[in-house]
This record gives sequence, structure tokens and C-alpha cells, in this order.
Amino acid sequence: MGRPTIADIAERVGVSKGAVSFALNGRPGVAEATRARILQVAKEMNWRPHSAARALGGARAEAVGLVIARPASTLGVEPFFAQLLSGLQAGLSAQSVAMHLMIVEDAEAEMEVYRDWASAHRVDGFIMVDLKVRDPRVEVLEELGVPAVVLGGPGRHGSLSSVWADDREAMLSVVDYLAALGHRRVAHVAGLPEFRHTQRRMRALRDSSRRLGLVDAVSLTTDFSDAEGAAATRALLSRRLRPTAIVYDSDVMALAGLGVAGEMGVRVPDELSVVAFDDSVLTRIAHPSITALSRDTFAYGRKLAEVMLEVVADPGRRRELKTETPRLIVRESTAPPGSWQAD
Amino acid sequence: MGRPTIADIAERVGVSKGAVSFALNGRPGVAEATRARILQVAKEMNWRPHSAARALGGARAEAVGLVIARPASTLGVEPFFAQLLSGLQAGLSAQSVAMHLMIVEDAEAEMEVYRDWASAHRVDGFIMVDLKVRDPRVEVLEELGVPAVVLGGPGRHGSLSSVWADDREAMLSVVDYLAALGHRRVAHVAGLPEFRHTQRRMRALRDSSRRLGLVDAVSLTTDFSDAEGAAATRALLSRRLRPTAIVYDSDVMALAGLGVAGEMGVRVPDELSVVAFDDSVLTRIAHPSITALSRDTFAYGRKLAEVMLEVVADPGRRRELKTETPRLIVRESTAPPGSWQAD
DNA sequence: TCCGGCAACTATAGCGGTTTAGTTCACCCC
DNA sequence: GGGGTGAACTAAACCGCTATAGTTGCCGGA
Repeated sequence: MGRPTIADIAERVGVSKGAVSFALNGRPGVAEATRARILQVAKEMNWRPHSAARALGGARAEAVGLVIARPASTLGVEPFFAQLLSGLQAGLSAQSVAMHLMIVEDAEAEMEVYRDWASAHRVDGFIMVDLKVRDPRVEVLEELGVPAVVLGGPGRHGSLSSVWADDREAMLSVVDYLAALGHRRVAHVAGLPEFRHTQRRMRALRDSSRRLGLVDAVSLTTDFSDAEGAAATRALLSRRLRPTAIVYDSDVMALAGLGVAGEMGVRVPDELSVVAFDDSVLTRIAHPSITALSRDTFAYGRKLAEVMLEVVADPGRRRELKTETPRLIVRESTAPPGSWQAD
Repeated sequence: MGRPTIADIAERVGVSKGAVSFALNGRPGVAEATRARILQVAKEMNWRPHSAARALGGARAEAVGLVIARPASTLGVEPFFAQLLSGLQAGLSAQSVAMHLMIVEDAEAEMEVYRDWASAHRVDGFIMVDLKVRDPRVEVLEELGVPAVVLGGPGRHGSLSSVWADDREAMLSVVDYLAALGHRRVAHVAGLPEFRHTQRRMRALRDSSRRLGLVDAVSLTTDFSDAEGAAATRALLSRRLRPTAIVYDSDVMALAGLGVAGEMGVRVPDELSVVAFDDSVLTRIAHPSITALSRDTFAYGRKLAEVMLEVVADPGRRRELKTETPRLIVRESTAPPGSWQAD
């Protein structure tokens, strides 16, 4: 005999399948004594629910889906993502909800997987990451009528719930700080231009540019790789009037930028200040250590899980949760611009 | 009406459910013309299989399980793990097999999840990581009779398949190289002592110690964190006769060690050579860049997926696949020991 | 002409649960 | 003592799909 079923239990206890089901799910309809006996036997026989059978009946799948459309080989590089995943898992595991993960080539494939998993009741909801500027995935998820939470925002994700951090506010705090130190030529090595949060950061820099009297506040977009981060830095430091401060959209790129500065003989922080979005072991370990916008990414992931579970529990609901704005952790890589500096 | 079922299709085409099932699964029993009509209608109605229903009938779940017992907050730190996951995903996605992921507190919980998912037919097989020295999980997986692949080896994983890299060989290549450079005091900042691969690396160092005339070839174990890596480095560099070379069991710890060397005024590579197990963007970006044992972790993950799929397809099978031994990539952090060095 | 055989279907029984509509039966009360 | 009531339980339908045992009808051969 394979795994025991409730029918086996029913037979052994001498009751019907229905009674066993009631007992195992803690609902009324069985006497306490019977319930106890059933639970006892179920334990003895080492019974476990068959989730597929439950799912057929329309119950929860006890799993959420996460589909990521990125070249898989680049995923491993970002500490941010792994941390987020960890936090997400922690939040879900607490409720014994598993995660269905799949990495695909592009957004088309991603939407196809959404459709598949949704109609197969494989998952109770989806988590969508890397929100783009005009993102067709939002519409697909809305159509499917499956609970979904978008990482990123605010706005432009229709009726879906979202969890986000204020990238604009974060960028402003960086620029304000740099301006206060006396920097006027601040550059920005940004991430992928189609990402919503990249746009918000770029706009924030542009906007504060006037207010703070910055000159030549430029954003160069990259694919988040250390290679492009380094290339962008080289370009910036090769200008006739080079920036006195560079803000990087990720810790990996900031570290790469630091390397380029070293290679070009530009001293950090004397001649160049460096700030990283996203804090991690990288920024702490670097020499000089890097001033970074720090947030508790693990907690961020856990919040995401929390909202996901809420939306699954009450599908009518729509939540929009703004998390703590990243705080600036000042380390060795920032200082007032050097006095040698012609302005 | 919710999602269409094969009954809906059957009704619309005017055949029985069975005929539809045959047609959709490409098996004989329907005339070509009928099949074509059925497929046509299925497409029109946007039908998709309900995996739970299929699973109930005993079919594949088209998913494999990965359960990790680590404090979730530490997961994000290791580029290795994320890379592996990416490769694994890439291999699985190619066959449209998804991954069920769960992070739990300890091995007990991990085994509980194995039992759960196995009897619920949630997954077709398991991937087990972090093989320990005497690992109770092996027995559980064998008992469950579910296909499983162990990451790590060789040996000591019973009837389960495995994919592994030769840690012994790798360690020997590092030590040989360091010895050839003239190093005689080589230390090792190792990972968790209960891990099988940690043991193998430690043993390899001890063994070559005699052969190469190393003195005081010590291994300090850590939890893989940058903090403990730094602490171990501090301890080593505080010795009266400090090592002239340190081998780290991970790139993160090597980077942390580099930081400690800087903080203690020990120049790398003049006074201290540093080598890292595991290569990543970290070792490339560091200053000085770090000599590392490099392997294609992404490919490693893909191999793992491949073996997993094979074992699922043919459960009687047992495969033991040794992957490429990591190769030493020499960078700036290694050099002959300084001449100032008393021996 | 009648029967065997095959292709093309149909009808139906599961798979392992949940759920709903009964069915018993003890008990209470007028 | 008859009827109403609620608790405890049973029987059976159902979820969507697969698999298997029929059934039908047509063709070919003796």
C-alpha cells in the first residue's frame, strides 16, 4: 500500500470518510471522542494530506509564485535580490506557504507562466518584481484575477497591491547630503532605464539639480553589471570637468566604480565621493568603505510576504505599503570636495 | 464560468471527455480530423491543464523541491548560492519544470517538508544541499522513495544520486601553488565544520602539509560569515609567527580578510597572500583583486538540474557526476612571501 | 452471409480529498 | 406519546483529468 488516505483511516476507525475529513480539519460534526480517535489513527498511520486532491476541490495551493525574467546568469550577482528572497521566504515559511520559483527569458514567457500557474491552481498568488515603466504584466495579472503584489511603485500597477520604498526620497537625501558637503558636480550611474525605480531616481536628481544649483547632474544608464558600472565610471572620470561625486544604483557598481577610480589615480574620497544605493557586505568590506543607502532588505522581503498573505486571505483587498525609506549610512567614501578643485 | 475544462471542450466539439483527453495528449484513439478540431477549440477557449487534477491521477508534478535549512538572513550573502540557483533554474526551465523552494530553520523541519511534499506529490524529486558529515536527511529521502540528487560528495549519500566537485583536488592545487611560490606557513579559514566539503578541504591541507614541508598548517572553522572570517583572520595575523598565506573557504570571507589585513597594516600580497575558494564579482572587483578557485557555478547548477531530470525520468537510476575541478585564477593577491620574512 | 477484427469513440470508474444532503437517534417538551 | 430538535454521523456528489472497459460500425475474408 502506498501512502494512507482518509479512506484507510476511515476504515480502520470504523467511520466514514466525511467524518475523518471533519476531524482532521477541526470542524464541527464529530464528537470529541471520535475526533481524538481519528487523529490518533491518522498519526499512527502517518497520514498526510495530498495537496493536489485538496487543490482540486478548490482549496488553497499554499504556495505563491515568483517568476523572474532576467538572464539567469546575472541573478547571482546582486546581493539585494538574494536578501529579498530570503526575507520573502522567511515570511512565507512562517505560515508554511511555499514558493514556486521560475526564471524565464523574457516578459512574454513570464506572462505565459502566470497564465499557466493561475489556471492550474498551482499558486494562490503572484509576486511581481522589476516593475517597468509601462508594464504589460500588470494587465495580465489583473485579468487572471489572481491575487498579486507588485514590488515597486507607487502608482501604475492598476488594481494590484504593492510594496515599495521611496526611491525619490532616498535619492533626494543623498543629493542633499552631497550638496551640503559642497559638491556641485554630482553624477549618477543608474540601472536599467526601463525600470520604474530607475526613472524615479533619475528624475529626483534632475529635480534637485535646480534647487541645489548643481551643474551637469547627469545620469548614465547601465544594465546593473559591474562591467557597465565600471565603463560608466571611466566615461565620467574622463570628462574635462569630472564629477566630484558619483551616486551608483547598486553596491556592485559602486564597488566597480571604486576600482576604476583607483585605476585612474583618482583618490576616494579626496577627489571623488562615492555613494551606493543598496547596502550589503560589499560596501562594508570595501576599502575605503562605501557610504550607502541602507535598508533592511530582509525585512523588506518579509513585508512583501506579509502583504502577499493578506491579499491571498482576502482577495478583494488592495494594499499599498510604503516601507521605510533607505537611510544614508556614511562611511569613508564621502567627504567635501577637495580644495584643489576648480569650480 | 471559470476556466474551461475538457468537459466544456467535449461538449462544444460534440465528443466525449475521453476523446478530448486523448487528443490533447497526443495519443492514439482519435481520428486526425477530430484531433485537429479538438485542438482548435481548446485553443479558442484558451484551455490549460489543471495540474492538480493531473497530479491526482498520479502524473508528474513538473516541479522539483529544494529545501534549505539555514537562517534565512544569511542566504543572501553568498554569491555562490544565488549563482547555483540561477543555473539550476535555467536547466529546469528549459523543460518547463518549476522549482518549489522553502527555507526552514533546521534539518528537522527540512525532513518534515520532504515528507510533506513527497506524500502530497507536490514535487517529482528533491535536491539536497549542504551535505553534512553524518547526514540523517539521506536516510529520510531514501525511505520516501522519491528521486533525489545530493549536491556534494563523493560517497556517504547512500543510494541517492549526486553531483559534486573535487574539493580535495582543488585544495591541493592551491597549496601546491603556494608552496611553489615559497610559502611554508599556510593557514586556512574554513567554513562550517559539519559540512562534508569543509572536512575534505581541511583534510587535504593536513595531508599535503607533510608532503610539502608546511609548518603549522592550521584550519580555523567559521560560519561562513564575513564577521567570523574577519575574526579568524585577526586571530591568525596576531600570532607571533603569522602565516604568509591564507586560504579562505569563500569569497566573502576572503574579502573580509583583505579588509583585516589592511586594518592591521599587513600588505597584500607582499606580506600576505590571499586565496579564495569560489570566484565571483567580489574577487574581481577587490583591491588588490583576489586569486581564486574559479568554477562555473552557473554551469554547476545546470548540471544539477540535468541529473535531477534524468533521475526523475528514470527513478531506478543512480548517477554520480563529478564536475570540473575548480581552476586557480591567479590575480594580484598572491606572490612569493616577502624577503623580510624570517623563516 | 456471418463473424472476427480494428479504428474511433463513449461511458465510467477512479485519484484523495471536501462538502452537502440526508439519515439516525437520543432527548426534550407539551 | 407524538412531534420537533440538534448532534453525530453516513452516503454520495464533485473537483478536472486519465485510464480502461465497452460499444459501435465498417471492412475483409471464408
